[in-house]
Amino acid sequence: MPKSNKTPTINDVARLAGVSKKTVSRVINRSALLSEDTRTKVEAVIAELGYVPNPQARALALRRNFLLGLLHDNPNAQTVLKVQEGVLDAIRDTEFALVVRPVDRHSPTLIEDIRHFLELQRLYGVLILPPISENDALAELCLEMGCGYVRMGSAMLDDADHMVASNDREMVEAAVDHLVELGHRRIALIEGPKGFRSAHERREGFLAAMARHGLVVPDSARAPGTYRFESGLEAAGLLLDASERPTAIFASNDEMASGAFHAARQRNLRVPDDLSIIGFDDSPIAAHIWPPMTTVGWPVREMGRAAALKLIAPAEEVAGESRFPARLVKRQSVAPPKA
Amino acid sequence: MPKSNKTPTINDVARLAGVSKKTVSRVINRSALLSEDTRTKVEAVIAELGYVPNPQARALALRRNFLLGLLHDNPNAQTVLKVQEGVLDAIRDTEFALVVRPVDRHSPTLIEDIRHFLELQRLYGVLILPPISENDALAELCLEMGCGYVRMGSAMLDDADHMVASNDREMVEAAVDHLVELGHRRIALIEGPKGFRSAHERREGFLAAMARHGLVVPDSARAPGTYRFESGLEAAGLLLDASERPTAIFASNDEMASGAFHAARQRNLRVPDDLSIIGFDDSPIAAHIWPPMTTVGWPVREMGRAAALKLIAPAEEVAGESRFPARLVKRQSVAPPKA
DNA sequence: AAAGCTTTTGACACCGGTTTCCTTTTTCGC
DNA sequence: GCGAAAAAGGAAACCGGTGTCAAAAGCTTT
Repeated sequence: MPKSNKTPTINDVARLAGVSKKTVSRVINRSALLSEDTRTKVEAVIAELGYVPNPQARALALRRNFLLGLLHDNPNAQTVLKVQEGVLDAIRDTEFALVVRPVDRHSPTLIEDIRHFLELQRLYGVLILPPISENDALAELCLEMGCGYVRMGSAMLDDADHMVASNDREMVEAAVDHLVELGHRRIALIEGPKGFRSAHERREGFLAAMARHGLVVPDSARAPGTYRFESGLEAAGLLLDASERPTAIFASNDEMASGAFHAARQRNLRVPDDLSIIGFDDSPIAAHIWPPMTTVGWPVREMGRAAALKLIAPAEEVAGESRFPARLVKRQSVAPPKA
Repeated sequence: MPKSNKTPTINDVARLAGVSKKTVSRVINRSALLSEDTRTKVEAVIAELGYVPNPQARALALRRNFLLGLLHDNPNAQTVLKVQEGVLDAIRDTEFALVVRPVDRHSPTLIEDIRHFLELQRLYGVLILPPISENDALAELCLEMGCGYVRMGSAMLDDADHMVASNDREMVEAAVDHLVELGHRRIALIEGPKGFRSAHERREGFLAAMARHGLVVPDSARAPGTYRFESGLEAAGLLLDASERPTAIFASNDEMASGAFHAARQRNLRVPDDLSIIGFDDSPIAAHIWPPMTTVGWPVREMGRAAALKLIAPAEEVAGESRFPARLVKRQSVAPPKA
């Protein structure tokens, strides 16, 4: 019995099994060039000792570790967490682990901070969440540092090996179609912040659908927002106080949509009788607000899983998928317009 | 110039500076036994080469790595993310990184899964979030495996070195005091799930405060819940349909409180005019619901930071703190009872 | 100037794996 | 039954750091 109370090493296994380190290594790595006899013998010793290879030693010898990183600028807690779960789905039963790294996209030293982080941790690869996934300099940084990367976002900003995207544009079109089918004509838009690709996609989807239906969108039916609750409140206020009040509002995310709910309430407008509202994200707030909100949900978890697979198993079938369909989640904030 | 396009190693630095590896190592680790001359000389070479020590090699040599783990069973996305941010506050400018590991507390193999995880990753230490932080077997597992740990929770379940706790009980008492001061007498409680320490603490705080004010709590003024929205909706329904309707409800978390908002609305009761509601957690939903909810907020981020410091710098002053005060966040879901 | 300290530095083993390369054993064709 | 090829296994170097310990250098002291 080797010195007890210490975690066993490959040497202990080798000694006890009466073979060389290399042979044990072969067993661990399921090398084909091994007799069935030695394999079972070594495996028995491994089981008896409860031996688990030291990941640091492996990382050193292999010159690569088994750490995936998640870079994000908290777009929304639920989303970040779901992505984490998706990544965990992908790396379950592998030796990979997930390292998280929140960043501040407004920091002037963003790139340098991340460079430092990557140098320090030497990650196997990173997943980049929107909105910082839209930063091309970041992708270049990863390339330069030999660190794998996959971006998540609302449009294909990179080649399929490096991108997992939802189809925001189409889904917004579907949401608008839904409103038009119910009879809405004056549909207003609360936009997301300038410079966000997702905001851009959602606006373009909105405008395209409206044009397709031959509906004009006056300036008074478009209001800017920041993706935050307060901006939704304010923007909806503007829209609802306009001379030609809209019968429906599409908000570029749920938080702003919930601001719109409040703006309606302040004006004694009932949702959905007096005003229909559709949000985007299917965040918990959409289900918990009153009335429950119709919104567009995208498969965050599955996308996180696919992104991780692209990094760790590019050959896998799922890893080939880059575009993920969203779907309209119909609840109770939409009704036909009155009269 | 050493072979370019490869990241430089300690050997490259040593060769270029004309010193031994060990001396470079001393410079990196700020050893005191070094002449000023050599130090500056070596530092110059390090800067020139952009040398960064390989964390895997260090981990192997030191027989410990610089990875902190976060074990959680998603009590609430916002909380998990805030803890992550707090941990990041603590490890910023250190070589530590944070590995996340969501688990399923209902899995029959929970302990074995985590044992496997710890064996595989050999973390420096882990932070354990409620509710799984209440599992003593988990703490024992960490001890057994030589892995540092700090639990977060709502009561001191462990000694100060291993615990960071809020004071839920006191805060619920403060919330009840607030309601009583406004004139409420019939105050109902929506409880959290059995077996959750936080649910226990909040209930005890509630009952203690009521008793202190000489108010009885009939069975009809207590309803069980699961911390989920639907359970709050259902529980509040029970409470509001009782013969003696309460004028105020304390819900053991915000999600259930928001369910209570809906239950009130379904019965044409206005919040806060006909019914006051107080929640717990100060989650985003509390601010975004209508009317904005009065709730109890606890300093999640600071607690995450403190927990991480306990692991990585037990000597630090902050690391000594184990109890963190929550505070009552007054918004608009509370008013004096009518007549 | 030699002896005796203290400070600074380096040689070498080691952490626990993998890789390279070579030797030994087995298998198999003829 | 023999030689050759294939299969199995091992020795030693290596990955990039740190720890030990002794040597070298610098500085006093006598």
